[in-house]
Amino acid sequence: MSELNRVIHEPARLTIIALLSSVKEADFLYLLRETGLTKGNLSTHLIRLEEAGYVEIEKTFRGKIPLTLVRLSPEGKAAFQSYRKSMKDILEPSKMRRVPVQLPT
Amino acid sequence: MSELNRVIHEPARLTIIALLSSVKEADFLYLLRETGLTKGNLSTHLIRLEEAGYVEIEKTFRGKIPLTLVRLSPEGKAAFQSYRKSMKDILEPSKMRRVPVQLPT
DNA sequence: CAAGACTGGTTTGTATTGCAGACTAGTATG
DNA sequence: CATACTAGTCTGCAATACAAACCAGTCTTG
Repeated sequence: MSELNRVIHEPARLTIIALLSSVKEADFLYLLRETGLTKGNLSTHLIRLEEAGYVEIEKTFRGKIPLTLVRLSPEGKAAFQSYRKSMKDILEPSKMRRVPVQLPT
Repeated sequence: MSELNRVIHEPARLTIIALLSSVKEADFLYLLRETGLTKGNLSTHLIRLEEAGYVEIEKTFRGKIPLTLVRLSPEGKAAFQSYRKSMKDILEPSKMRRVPVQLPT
């Protein structure tokens, strides 16, 4: 029925993607604080997004401490744009379409 | 974290509510065809929406055949407005907020 | 009048998944 | 040495969504 991308639609991931879309890249802790998710959850959602090809995850080090960087991939950007369009279409107060009820004959 | 109303956020129900918001009332079969849901599913979602106080369900008869009419309640309209606002805020391409990464000292 | 289709459901069973919290592991700090 | 931080993985629970089966009454038609 609706063409809403479920991977993106989930509020946690939607929040992550929206955050990433406004920033070149973000680290794990930044996302953790901004989203309010638990670590486990954030980690899982990032993996789902990575599996979907929507984010790129780069595991680096700050000195010897791990630093995980996340950024939206081109596909992720495209999917987000597409999602936004679908959502806009749905939320758009559409003009009275037609009369839904067939009254008794 | 996100203030998205889960009752409304679910795509099936979002579709139903969006349909209802553009029409004074709709019957069961109209919603069935427009949403593409199965009967059981539509029925269940309508019950959830009714329990949430977002729709009013009126069971009448067309002659001797049952006719179920559904319309958005005032609370439903308000909740939908509020949902739309939240969603707009999230989808709004926000300006570069801040630099998320703290670089090594 | 019997068979099938239509209206409008309810019930059941399955499969997914979101989520919190526990646990891991290496590094750093007091 | 004990604690805390980064970044996870794993486990287990609870909530859904969904399809499909079933139900009950009505109407249609051969």
